[in-house]
Amino acid sequence: MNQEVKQMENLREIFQIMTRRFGLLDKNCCTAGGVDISLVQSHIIYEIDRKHNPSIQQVADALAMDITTFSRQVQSLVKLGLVQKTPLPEDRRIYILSLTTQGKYIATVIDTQMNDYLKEVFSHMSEFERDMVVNAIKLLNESMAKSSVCCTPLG
Amino acid sequence: MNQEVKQMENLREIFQIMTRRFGLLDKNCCTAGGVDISLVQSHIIYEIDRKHNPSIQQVADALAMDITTFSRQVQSLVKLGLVQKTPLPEDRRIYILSLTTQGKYIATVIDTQMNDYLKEVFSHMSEFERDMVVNAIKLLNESMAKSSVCCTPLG
DNA sequence: ACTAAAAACTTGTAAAATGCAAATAATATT
DNA sequence: AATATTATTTGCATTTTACAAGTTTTTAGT
Repeated sequence: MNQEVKQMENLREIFQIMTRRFGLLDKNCCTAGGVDISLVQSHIIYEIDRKHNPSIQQVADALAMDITTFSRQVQSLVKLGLVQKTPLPEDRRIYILSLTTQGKYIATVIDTQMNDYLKEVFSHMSEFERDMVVNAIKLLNESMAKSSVCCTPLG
Repeated sequence: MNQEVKQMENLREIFQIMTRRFGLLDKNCCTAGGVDISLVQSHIIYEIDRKHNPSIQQVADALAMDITTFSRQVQSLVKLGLVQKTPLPEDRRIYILSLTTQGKYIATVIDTQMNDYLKEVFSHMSEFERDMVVNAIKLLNESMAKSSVCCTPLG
């Protein structure tokens, strides 16, 4: 049994451990500027920030969330003053989502914090290893984008 | 601005995309042998399978779940006939968790399915790239284990 | 133009998941 | 023997979730 086969056997294991650890990282992420939001809400804010004037439907698709659950989450974020809903003049069925000033602030704080966490994790590697890992993750993302079993909604 | 700096800026982005995509993969995972379990329950089963006679506390810690929530999830899995709780003779406060025959069967089915998904994702890469990605993930796991900001409970 | 179908979003409702506080039971410490 | 600690459970209130059914607006069919 060669090394490559051995690695393939453990595929799920290493990915399970990795994703769970990132889940833990993520959990720490969600108190910023006196506001306490949930993990899901932080993902929503991240996605609204990343996309250009997305509709409710578009963000729900990107996060693979049930549209009704998402609708209510957006309502909560609007109540918290972090997100705005603007009706689209050309098609009045559609609402465009955007971050308020406070929402942008929170997004920035969380983003900085997550990057700091990641930098700390990467600080245990050499320059060479760091580059390899970053390239590997990018490669993985590209492969998942090509994959039929998952992930199509994400850009 | 050199390439390395540019990559560091996008650190959170590439990890966010990656973990979300694996989340999607994971979501597909949970119907096996006529039984329908939740994502959380599949993680619990995975962890019980992986550890050697773990206690309730140990698995809850490994998954970073609230112990009371976990206690109830275990009760559900026992009711579903997938998990067994055995009192430990040496210390009768402690219950040891194990999978029933059906639980093991489900664990195997999900494991196979996840590995198939992963193989499909990896099929879009060259042999060389595959090895690089696997090594990178292993490296990342080691770095996260060393990190102070997350992940300590996991082996 | 008129009607039917579809698309985007919301609300009703019921079930499941969550987590804090408090309880129970067993073991460890003093 | 009394007290503290550990492992687990239960009470309870809140949050999250998702199916079904609703409203409103746009698109398609004839």
